[in-house]
Amino acid sequence: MPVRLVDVARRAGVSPSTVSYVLSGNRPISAETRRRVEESIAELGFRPHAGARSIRRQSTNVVAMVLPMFADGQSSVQMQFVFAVLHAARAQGYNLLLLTAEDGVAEINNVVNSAMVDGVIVMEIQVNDPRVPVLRALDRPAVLIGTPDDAESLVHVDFDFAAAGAMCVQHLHDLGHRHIGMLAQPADTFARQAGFALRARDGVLQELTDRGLNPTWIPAQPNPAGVAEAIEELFGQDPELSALIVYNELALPFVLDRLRQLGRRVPGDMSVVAICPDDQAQHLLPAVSDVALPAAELGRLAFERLVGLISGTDQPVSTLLEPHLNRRGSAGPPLRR
Amino acid sequence: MPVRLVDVARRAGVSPSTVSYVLSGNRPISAETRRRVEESIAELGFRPHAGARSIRRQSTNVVAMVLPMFADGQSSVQMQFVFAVLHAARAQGYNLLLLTAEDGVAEINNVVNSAMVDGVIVMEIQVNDPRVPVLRALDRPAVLIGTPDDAESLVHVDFDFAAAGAMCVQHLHDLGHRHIGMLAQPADTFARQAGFALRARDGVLQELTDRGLNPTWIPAQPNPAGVAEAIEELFGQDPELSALIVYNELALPFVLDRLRQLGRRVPGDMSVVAICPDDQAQHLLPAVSDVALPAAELGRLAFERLVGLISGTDQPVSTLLEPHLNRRGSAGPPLRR
DNA sequence: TTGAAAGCGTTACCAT
DNA sequence: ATGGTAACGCTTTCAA
Repeated sequence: MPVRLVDVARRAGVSPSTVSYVLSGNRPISAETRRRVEESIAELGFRPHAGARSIRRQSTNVVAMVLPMFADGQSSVQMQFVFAVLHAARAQGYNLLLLTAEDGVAEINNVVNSAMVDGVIVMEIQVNDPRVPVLRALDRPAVLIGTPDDAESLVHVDFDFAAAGAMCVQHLHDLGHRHIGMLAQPADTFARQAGFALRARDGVLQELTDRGLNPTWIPAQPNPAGVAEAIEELFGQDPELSALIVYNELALPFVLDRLRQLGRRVPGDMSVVAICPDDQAQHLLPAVSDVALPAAELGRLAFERLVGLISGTDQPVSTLLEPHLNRRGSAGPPLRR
Repeated sequence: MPVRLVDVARRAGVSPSTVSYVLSGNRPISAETRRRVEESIAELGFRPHAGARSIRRQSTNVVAMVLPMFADGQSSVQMQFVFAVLHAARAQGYNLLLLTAEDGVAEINNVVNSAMVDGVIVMEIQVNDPRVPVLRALDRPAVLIGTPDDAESLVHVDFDFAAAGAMCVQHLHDLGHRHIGMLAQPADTFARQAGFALRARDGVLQELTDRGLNPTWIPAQPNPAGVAEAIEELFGQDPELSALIVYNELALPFVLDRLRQLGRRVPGDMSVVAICPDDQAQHLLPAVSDVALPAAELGRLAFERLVGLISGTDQPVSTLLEPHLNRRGSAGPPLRR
């Protein structure tokens, strides 16, 4: 019932190999023969059997992407990675297979060793990530979104979260703020040692310290209660707080909301700078100054690197996207007292 | 370099077919032989070549899921469908291939006809969805999350959005509200005729009309400005508005925020009932009464149906999950004036 | 209980 | 410029 290559060949009055060569373009074909074959393909609705093909070529045109451990669709940053990779893949004729991190290391080995995929992209790399040695031992290329401990061991792309954090501090300090706090990722993100959370926080704290300011920070659950609690805690740490760095995109709207409830005007009483995808900062009221997190760009880049590796061309081991500040209305000089 | 079945056979001192039968369990094998083969498999780290396997079996243990047209990771409901299907699939040893709706109908045909997948799940079904006839013509099973025009033509699972809308109206009306408005999905969701958006709205409006109330509604962009505008418009339509039905999970936090800005207390001055995933309503302040949208359950169910079809067992054509009301603090009787 | 061998659909080498 | 055919790695019939 399914149409095979020989059916196409028979109908076009040519040999199977000719059809194959028309398909692959690996051999010159006369215009007339090509026409007949293509017509035959179209009329029969022939699609080459992917499995049969993969057994001869050494590839499948499928790549796997490993989702974060606690992916639940809430974190839009995670999803932007997935969509960016997905679109890049589709644009190049690749298909994307989704794996969950809960399956652990075994499933990565599985899809690779069973020749289901040509390569793997892994995101949300943790400090001392157990997947890294596995990926290194794979006989297929892998690309990380995030930075592994041994930064030379695997091709990876990342955003310079430390520099982003430092840039937020610098911006607020330059505006005149001397009491700056950071509202960071949820505690469980730190608990699982997610690189981005640690690096952003450390970037902020280091820069605060370097500038002789108090390293004030707190993790926050992205809901109104969690944010209210975190803000209260920050004020407890530093009652003179006049500026907030928020690296917690889901919490950001609740932060603005809470500040309003507390009667603190933004930016008059409290300046706010976020590290988050730009579209999530710019539509808030007030529009929030941010160091844009280039999630889509990172995803696209990761796929590009992976395809490069698959095609056998060397790739830069490390690519670190530089932060960029978008000035909006949420940060200004502190009020004189 | 890659380990093949013959390598396993050779090492175990048996024939290739014996190894195959150990793997498939399709033939009785002596305990001793089985032990040797399994040991050999483990030591060599053998994984059957998925492509070679798929060419003999008629299946791949991979299913495709088609993402919505404008999936950008913002809509957590969409993502919950994907994760629910993904987890259900992984739990049953299936892999999930992601397709984007932008690829259109051609790519569905492609993955199916090239025998890459055993079946397809499609979500966000539109009125007169062009994919429906294509899916029907496929020689592999398909399951829809959402209801097609011709409800008998394809196996589908859905939430009863009309009943959910009606239930919201009923709840608020029972509390004594006579001026009820609906803040609905964004305009572009209506523009692309998404079934869920239309059915929920029509369910609300029909029930309002049946109860002799004004059918007041408005679509809303899920950001502060869009929500502010929508709420203003609703008050324009009905200045006595005392209750709001929100079916727009991304806008919901902004609705509460805006009402607070306007000095309207919830539920004192304004009752709010949402149609949304339960976890997105319960952590807000105040916790929002909702008709829970069982996204995870629908995704799980869709996969279950698909696997049923793949294994050749008949499945119910239509499954409509009934709405259920969670009473929380956001809805109460209207204030006497 | 096990083995030999014929396929599955495509590709690519070797011919012509 | 085209055709014949042996692989690719696995499954399954047929035989023993």
